[in-house]
Amino acid sequence: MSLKHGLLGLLNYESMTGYDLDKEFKQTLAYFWQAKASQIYRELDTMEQNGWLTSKRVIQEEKPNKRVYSITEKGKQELLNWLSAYDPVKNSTPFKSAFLMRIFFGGEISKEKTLDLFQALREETVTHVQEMEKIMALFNESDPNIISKPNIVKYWKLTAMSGEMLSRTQLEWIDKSIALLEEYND
Amino acid sequence: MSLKHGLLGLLNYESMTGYDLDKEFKQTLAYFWQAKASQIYRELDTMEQNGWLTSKRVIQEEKPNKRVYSITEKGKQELLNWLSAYDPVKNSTPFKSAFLMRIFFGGEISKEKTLDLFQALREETVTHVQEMEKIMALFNESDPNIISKPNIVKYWKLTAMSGEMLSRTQLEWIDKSIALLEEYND
DNA sequence: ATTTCATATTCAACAAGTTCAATATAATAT
DNA sequence: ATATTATATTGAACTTGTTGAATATGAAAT
Repeated sequence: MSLKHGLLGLLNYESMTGYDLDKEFKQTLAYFWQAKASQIYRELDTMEQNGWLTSKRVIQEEKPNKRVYSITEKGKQELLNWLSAYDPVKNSTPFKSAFLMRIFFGGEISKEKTLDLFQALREETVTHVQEMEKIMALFNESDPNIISKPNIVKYWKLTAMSGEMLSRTQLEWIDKSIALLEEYND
Repeated sequence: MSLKHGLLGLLNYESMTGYDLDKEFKQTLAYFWQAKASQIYRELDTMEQNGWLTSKRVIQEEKPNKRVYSITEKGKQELLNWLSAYDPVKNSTPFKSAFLMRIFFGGEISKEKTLDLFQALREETVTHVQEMEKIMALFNESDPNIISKPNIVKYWKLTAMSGEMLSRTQLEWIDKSIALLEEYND
C-alpha cells in the first residue's frame, strides 16, 4: 500500500511524470522503498482510476511525449489520512532477510563458506553506508532538488538518520559475527 | 524464494507437518521471515512437486489426521546450494519501511501527529526488543526444541544477535527523533 | 557511422504474499 | 452446557512485486 502513498507524497510536492517519479524514488526514497518503473506506471494508472490523480499529455519536440500527473483534492485527503493513521498491527512493514535465513542454517555448510557470505555482505554494507552519506549530503544541500522548505527537509533527515544508524549497526554485527566465527573450533 | 529454503532448512533437521512448520516459523524464524499458514501449505505442495520433499499421511485417533513432510536427497542438495550461493545483487531482501515513508512526508501533518506515530512505534519496538530477548533465551536453553547440536545453535544466536542489535538501534533512533522533533519550533 | 545514454511508456507472464473463510476433531476451561 | 484453544488443512480471490522485452526519439560520445 505504501508505494501509492509514496507517489502521492511526491506528487503533493509537485506534478510529475512516471519517469520523474521513478528517478525521485531512486534518489531519495530508495533506502526504505524500491519500485520498478513498470510498477510505478501501473500504480499511477490505478491511482488515476481512484480519482487521486489527474493526468495531462504533454507534447514535446526534442524528447518523446510525456504524461504529467497531478494530485487531486481526493488524493491529498488520502495522503493526509494515511500519514497520520498508523496502525502498528496492520500497517507495519514486515522485516525479511534472506541473509539471516542463510546464517540461521549456517551449521549445514562450512565455517569458511559462511565467512565468505559475511565478507560479501560486509562489502555491500560498506557501500550502503556510503550511499546513506550521499543521501544525507543531498538533504544538507542549500537548494535540494524537489523543494526547499526547511521544515520538510527536517523530516527527510530523520529518515536518513535511521538509514545511517541501522547500516552502521549492521556493519558492527557483521564484524562481531566474523570475529565470533573465527574463534569457533569446529 | 527464501520461504522454500527456510522450510527445507527446518525439514532438514527433522520431518514435520505444515502445522509444525508454521509453529516453528513463529517461534524461531519470525524475526527475519514471516509466512501465513496458507502460504506454507501451498509452498510445501510445490516443493513436493519439485521432488524436494516426500510426504506421508498419518492417521491419528485423538487428533485430525496429518501429512508429514520429509526432505529428499534432491531437497538437501537444493538447500546446500542455496545456503552458500549468495549473490548480493540477486539474493538480498530489499528493506522496506512504511513507517519511514510516513516520517519522510511528516512535514505535511502536525508535529504532534508525528510524535504520536513515534510513540506508537516506540511501544512496538520495546515489545520487539523483549521478543528478541525471549528468542535469545530460547536459544540459550540447554535442550532446545528442535535439535541440540551446539554448532547449530551458535548460528541461531548470531541471527538473534542481529535482531537484538538492530531493534536496540531502532529504539535509539526513535528517542533521538522524538528529542529532535520536540526541539523544533514550527 | 555507430553505439551509448537519457527520455518516456507499455505490456504480458510470472512469482510471492495476504485475506479470509471454511472444514473437522478433541481437549480444556468457564 | 458453552466457549475457547489446539490440532490440521484447503481453497479462492486478490494485491503486490519482478522480469524482461518492446517501442520510440534525440543528443552526445567514440
